[in-house]
Amino acid sequence: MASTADSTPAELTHDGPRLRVLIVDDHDVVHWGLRLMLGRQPWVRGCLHARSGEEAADLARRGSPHVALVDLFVGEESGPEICGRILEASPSTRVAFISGAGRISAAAARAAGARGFVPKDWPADRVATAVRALGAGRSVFPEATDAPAASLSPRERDVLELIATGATNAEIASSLHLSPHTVKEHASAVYRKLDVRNRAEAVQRAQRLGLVG
Amino acid sequence: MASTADSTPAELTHDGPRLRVLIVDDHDVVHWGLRLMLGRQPWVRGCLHARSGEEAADLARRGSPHVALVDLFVGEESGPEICGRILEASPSTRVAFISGAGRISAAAARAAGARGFVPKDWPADRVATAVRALGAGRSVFPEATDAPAASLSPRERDVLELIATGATNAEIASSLHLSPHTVKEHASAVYRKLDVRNRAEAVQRAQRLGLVG
DNA sequence: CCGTCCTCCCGCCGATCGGGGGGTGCGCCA
DNA sequence: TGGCGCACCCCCCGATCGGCGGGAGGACGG
Repeated sequence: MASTADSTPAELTHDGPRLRVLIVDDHDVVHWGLRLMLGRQPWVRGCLHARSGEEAADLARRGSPHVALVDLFVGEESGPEICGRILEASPSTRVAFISGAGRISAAAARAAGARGFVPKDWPADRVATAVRALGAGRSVFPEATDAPAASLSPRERDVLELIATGATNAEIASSLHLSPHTVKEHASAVYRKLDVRNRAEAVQRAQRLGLVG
Repeated sequence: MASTADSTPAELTHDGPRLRVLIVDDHDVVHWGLRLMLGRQPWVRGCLHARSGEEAADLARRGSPHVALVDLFVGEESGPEICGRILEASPSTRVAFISGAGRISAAAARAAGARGFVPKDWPADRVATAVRALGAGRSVFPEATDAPAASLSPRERDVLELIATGATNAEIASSLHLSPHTVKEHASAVYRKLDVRNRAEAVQRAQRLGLVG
């Protein structure tokens, strides 16, 4: 299991330079909120802000921020996608995802190259601690970010996403170029892993976990 | 259709006293964000902040804020519920709901006594304009806040909520003390009104619209 | 007063679901 | 080399879904 922000509380050493933080979110509220939360911390030097993946990559390249907080859904772009662009532009940046409703599995976040996940409902001090921990090189994942979601295979995710659109198994099959029977197997696997009984409940759970948009 | 914030742009007159604003949200990011957005406005006098319905009612009673921005989901409590408590404590307060993912129909918001709805993805200036408009006594509803959701009858909502839990029609029937056939009729009505084909898509849509938690 | 909407009940039917069984081939890792 | 998870295919079957037809009473407003 991942190390958590709480594992090393507030007594973090001043590990060198003050942190430059990049915030990537298209919501003004979040932008201002994080800026206010972090700007007051003495160990933060500057808060950059990007409203798109394009902007984020650009700012990352020019600013080389120590830490980047990336929303899971920025307009049409996905968090992992943007994470990749940031790392391409500035490989040393520690990226963490941040989101309100949605969740992302620790495994999926790591696969995208991220070092953490910060739920938006965390209190200010916890967010600050998390950012500081990221700057210090530690990973920050809340407990239970893993859980059932992580175990879904790529194919199962595909099927789940289409199920959420109301597609029938036959439609999913032709859409993914599969046999209807295969679709049912993937669907059944999804139900088993998410511990639900049918499509409706699966969609409900998936949205809570942030598996579908 | 409701009057929109844009209908009267930035040239709002200084209509008397500077506004006291109450923010009800359990997310720190939102709290700080709104505070920063609004605190810079010359026509705002103070930002109160509550993390629960209890606290909100208390602050409303003692502070009589001109405007209250209430999250749709504050912990276990619902926005409309909290709205009622605020209005009870301070009838002159103009309450608007604010939420990220979820939506609430203009009709439902009005039924709860609210005067507006502010999506969290609005830019700072738009939020500011909305709050100012609320303070001036106007309603603020974005277009398409109405739409299909408003037309759902109470019974249809009941059925929809249970559908989202993965319950079968038979289970819903016994749970609501109805005939399975009646449940199917309500379900069909839900599908028709939400313009979806089946349960899975209905759950997806319902969660996007904020009809189910 | 009549129309409209909501709520509730009945029968019928084809399409779909979800689970059961069987199997193949792939790559990874020990 | 064998195990294991993944992806894919086939069979069958009962339960469930979603829409079709019908009718009933009550509330509310023009």
